[in-house]
Amino acid sequence: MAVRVRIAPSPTGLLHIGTASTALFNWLFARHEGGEFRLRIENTDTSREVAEAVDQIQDSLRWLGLDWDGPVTFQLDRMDDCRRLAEQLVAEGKAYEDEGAIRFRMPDEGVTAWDDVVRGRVEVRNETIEDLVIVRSDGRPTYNFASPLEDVWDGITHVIRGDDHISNTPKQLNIISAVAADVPVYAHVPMIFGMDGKKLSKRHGAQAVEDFRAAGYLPETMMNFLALLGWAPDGETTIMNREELLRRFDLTRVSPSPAQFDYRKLDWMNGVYLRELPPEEFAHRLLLWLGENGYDWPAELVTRTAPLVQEKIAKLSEFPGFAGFFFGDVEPGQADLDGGAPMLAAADEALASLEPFDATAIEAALRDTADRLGLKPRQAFQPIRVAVTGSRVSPGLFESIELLGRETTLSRLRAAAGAAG
RNA sequence: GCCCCCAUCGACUAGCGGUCCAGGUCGCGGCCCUUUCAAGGCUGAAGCACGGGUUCGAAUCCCGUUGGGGGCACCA
Repeated sequence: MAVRVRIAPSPTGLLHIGTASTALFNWLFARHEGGEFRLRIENTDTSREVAEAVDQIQDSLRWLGLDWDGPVTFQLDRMDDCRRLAEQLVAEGKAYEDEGAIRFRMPDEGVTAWDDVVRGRVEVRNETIEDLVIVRSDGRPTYNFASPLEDVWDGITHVIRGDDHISNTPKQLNIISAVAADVPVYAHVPMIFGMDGKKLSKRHGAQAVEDFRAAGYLPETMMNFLALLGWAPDGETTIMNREELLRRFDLTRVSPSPAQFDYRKLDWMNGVYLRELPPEEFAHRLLLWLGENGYDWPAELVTRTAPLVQEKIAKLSEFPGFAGFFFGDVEPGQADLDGGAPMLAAADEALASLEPFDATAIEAALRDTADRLGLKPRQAFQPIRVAVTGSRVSPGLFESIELLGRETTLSRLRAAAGAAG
């Protein structure tokens, strides 16, 4: 039988990174096995539904590169089918009415067990499982009733979900056997915690996929990083692109223990992917990010400055802070200019009629100037950097000056020389 | 309280009875390179939670303890 899996987020907000993680495992498994990956929206709780959520969830999934098969389905559309089945269960004595609601009769003896792909055999004594409301008094089916039924109706072969669903599993297993259907294989993948070992929440900063996108992480970084949270192909490999991930993914190697989300390692990995990009592609991603985040900077200039920062930033969001001086005026800090007046004046003179005005010539001229003033490169270039870029940290000085052009450079040099006194 | 899950360096993990005085990656320390910041090179510190078993032999298997997490809704 062909593999068919699904993720079933509820439309209560943006796609959470934990949901993205289980979506990834589902997707990797499905694609690796040549099966189907489906998207189902569990919207039976209309009171908590957020209107834009359904679109946002799909946007995030697409951004991550997780494509799904078939149309998006909605749990609410199957309410009637659920209700009919519930009534049938009542007629068969497997469920009963209770204050207007319908409750499922769980077995009182024995155990309910399954062989979990990542955890092995899990057994729960039936006496510890309470009779479950399957249809509310207002007629809407509950999650623990609708979800397993939909898995059956959709022909889901493997239910891959977060381990917070482990305690739901015996309930759902009993419901499935009550309707005499085959049970799918279950795989409960580990949850993701914040760096303090607690469930990932607002307190930890970014938690929705969109947050990471806005923070300037690449989708390929997110995919690689998330895949490694709870799974590893071996003990050596860290950087794996989409194709390699797909080729090597193995559900049975997913770890049962929860993983902490380490933002520092994420930053490192994003830097790796950023540096790996061909220069034109890097510039393209930069432009996309700038556009999505309200920057209206000239594409041509962005493209020309991009190579100067590609090796220096870990997130696209660092670009404005790092290369902003190419796009607007600077305000050098007085203290950072202190004592730099002689070099500033000498640089002004050296660059005023320099030809050609390119990085190589600029470097030669400035080094020569520094020599004549008896300054070490470090002492000589820092005031110039501050004057020209407005910051003590910048892309390569000489390349920056070339791109900035003679006119802007000289005027910034002069303004700073005046300020330095 | 009851039920369930988890347990290797600070973090992510490799390890599935001997090849491990435990390997890789991030982070951290040191050195080198260097116009700043990065990047890069070399290098160092750092771990099998504890206690019992089983076995000739245990990080690996079993039991218990401790610690962490999740669930116990007419939420999903």
